[in-house]
Amino acid sequence: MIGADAIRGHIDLILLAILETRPSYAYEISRTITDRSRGEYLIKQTTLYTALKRLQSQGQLDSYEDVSATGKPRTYYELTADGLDQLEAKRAEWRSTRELVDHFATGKDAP
Amino acid sequence: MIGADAIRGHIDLILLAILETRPSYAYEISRTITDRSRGEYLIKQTTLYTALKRLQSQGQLDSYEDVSATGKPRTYYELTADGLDQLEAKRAEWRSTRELVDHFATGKDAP
DNA sequence: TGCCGTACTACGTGTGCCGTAGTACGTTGG
DNA sequence: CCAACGTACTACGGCACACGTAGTACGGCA
Repeated sequence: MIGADAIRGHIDLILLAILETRPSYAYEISRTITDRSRGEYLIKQTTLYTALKRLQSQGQLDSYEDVSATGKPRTYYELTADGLDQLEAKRAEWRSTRELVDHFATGKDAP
Repeated sequence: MIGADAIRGHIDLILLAILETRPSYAYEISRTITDRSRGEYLIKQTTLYTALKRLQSQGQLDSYEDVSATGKPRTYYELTADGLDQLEAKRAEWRSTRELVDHFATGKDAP
């Protein structure tokens, strides 16, 4: 099970990456995360909705309403151009972070 | 440059891993992190001292004073048995986190 | 009709990393 | 001799973010 502190700071990256392939809505995103992490990370609704709104307020996501299958209106989110830029930036930062933590975690010696 | 949010939750792992090889003190640890991250992550003094005290209060670290080279007393920290256990647990959690974020960040498909 | 799944909102909390600031002491150089 | 610098540490406050808990609302289905 992956804890909140471990994932903190990487949620934006995960959301942006999921939305890179196609627009989606909160509930589906939540399912996607649960499924693809094989149940190892269960994002909370509050966390998810808060993050989506934050990303939208920062101009990284756009949203639109769409009444679909269930007959209930859903808020779909999609990447903006800026969001795509941020996604690439976050991917790069993630690679640095991963390298750094791996470096220490595995006890390798200096470069 | 690695931001605070990206590293958050992984600092304990880094500190414990550094102290696994041998006891050390705050200033040296700070130098170690700066050096080994090639300047990509500069841990703040407050962050470091706070983290060390937290880990000590949780019984993962012991400390002892030692007057050395500079003539000033230093607080050395060393791993406890519990700290070693926690280190292993955090390594495992890190591997899970890394796998999860990599999975989404690289846009691979479901297992 | 009452429960389940979907879809979303509101409000408060705690942790942890950071910003800023200050103390204190020993060595070194001009 | 004293001023600057590096070392070693403390204090206090701020804030973002993930979370806990709770509640609303509506459609389908048995």
